[in-house]
Amino acid sequence: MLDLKFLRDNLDEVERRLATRGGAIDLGDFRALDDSRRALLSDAENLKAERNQVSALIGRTKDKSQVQGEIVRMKAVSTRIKELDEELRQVEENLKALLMTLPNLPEANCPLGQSEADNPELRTWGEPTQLGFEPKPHWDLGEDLGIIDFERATKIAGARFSLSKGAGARLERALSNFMLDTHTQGGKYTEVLPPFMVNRDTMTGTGQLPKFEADLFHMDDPDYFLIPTAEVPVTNIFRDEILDGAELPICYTAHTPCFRKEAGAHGRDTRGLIRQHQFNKVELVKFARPEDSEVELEKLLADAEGILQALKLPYRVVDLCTADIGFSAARTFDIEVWLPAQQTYREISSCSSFGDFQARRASIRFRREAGSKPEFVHTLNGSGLAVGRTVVAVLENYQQADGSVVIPEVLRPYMGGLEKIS
RNA sequence: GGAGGAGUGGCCGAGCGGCCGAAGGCGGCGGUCUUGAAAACCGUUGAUGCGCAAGCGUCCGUGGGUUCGAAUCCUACCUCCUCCGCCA
Repeated sequence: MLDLKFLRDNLDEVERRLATRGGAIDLGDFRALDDSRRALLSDAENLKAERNQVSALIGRTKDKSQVQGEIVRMKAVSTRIKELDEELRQVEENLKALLMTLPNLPEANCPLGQSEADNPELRTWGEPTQLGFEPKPHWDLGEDLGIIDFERATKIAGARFSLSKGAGARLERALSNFMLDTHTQGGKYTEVLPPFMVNRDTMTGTGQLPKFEADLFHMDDPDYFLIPTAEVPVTNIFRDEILDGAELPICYTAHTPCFRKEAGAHGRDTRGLIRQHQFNKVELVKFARPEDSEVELEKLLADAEGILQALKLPYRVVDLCTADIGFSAARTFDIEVWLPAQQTYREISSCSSFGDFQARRASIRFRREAGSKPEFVHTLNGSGLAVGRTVVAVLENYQQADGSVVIPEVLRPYMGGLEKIS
């Protein structure tokens, strides 16, 4: 959510900066709603002030017959207040609805662009893997090795689900544990295990609602949503709270399944593990002071990159342009891992800074010092990493000519010493 | 799922339909005293909206209602606690 006052005072600038995301955003309604809100508010408040005053007088008067006229008059005033409050409620509802559907302002140094084709590549790490033979895609590797069963997953649930077994299931678990252990080492991040189903307020706090309900799995018996990422429950840990500034930054990591409908992705990445309705992810979430968020984003990105480096998987870092960053994000860096079978880099992590956008929606604040005014924190998060896609990267990059897959060294302790899947 | 009880400021806790944004305590902050600290004492200490400001409004789990006036009365919902049942 954008700051109402900032929006009011900088309407043109906001419109211009939001336009860099692509797709016109019309703020024409805003001015009218905002004006009428303030007019109604002022009318209602004046009447309330009068009512408070006169009611106090009535209270002080022992002989009520002396103030009978005032009582009758206040009855009418109260009726009028009720009407104004109702009008105000509707205007505020509309205003809030508008506000809640406005995306975040891209940060000033977010590169301008029209589409993902305009995302600058910041750096690459490692050389694209040279195998010296025709690489198999991971779905063939997985099925040939008997560690991934797509057909039966489809029988059990449907398209875009997978079933891992044996060394495949263990590889997924090994990666998850390796990532969590790495991030929590030395107390860098605190591990949390949040609910995988959340309520509407929580989904609204991080920006999935009200605009993107179609992307979410929803149950209506209790009105719950399956989380599309751990960002949602973890960021909302401090919803409606005021934190002690001395505790910032607060850094959490969480390993959770993620559930996504992938609505609108028909026909894209239909084979393999790349795009699933359910996948595991280790997430990194930070709450930081505004002046620290830029540095914290760099550190978070480095932490995510560290996993790929330890696994010796080649990757590149891309700076998402204004047209490609998500609804709530102010700045995003994607990490893309090299996939030999596709001869391309594919997204494996997305690290974003949200400024105070989520903090304002979810009301997450902090006090610099005891007694000082509460300020909004900055929230950040990133994948560290998407576990399913990391399985894909390991299988494809570590495959051998004979169809076996070598286990990356750092994972072997997590695989019971196993060095190769064959 | 059934039966009872409870939700007040960072925490504990009082609160008669008007004098309550709310006693008191703890904690926090400032001060006095002290070489320093503790103790003691004094003072101070919620959030938010509109407004240049003075100021005014709103918030006692949430929504609705009664009333000139609601933390206080009525109502629905939510959450928590206790007991019973069921259960990994």
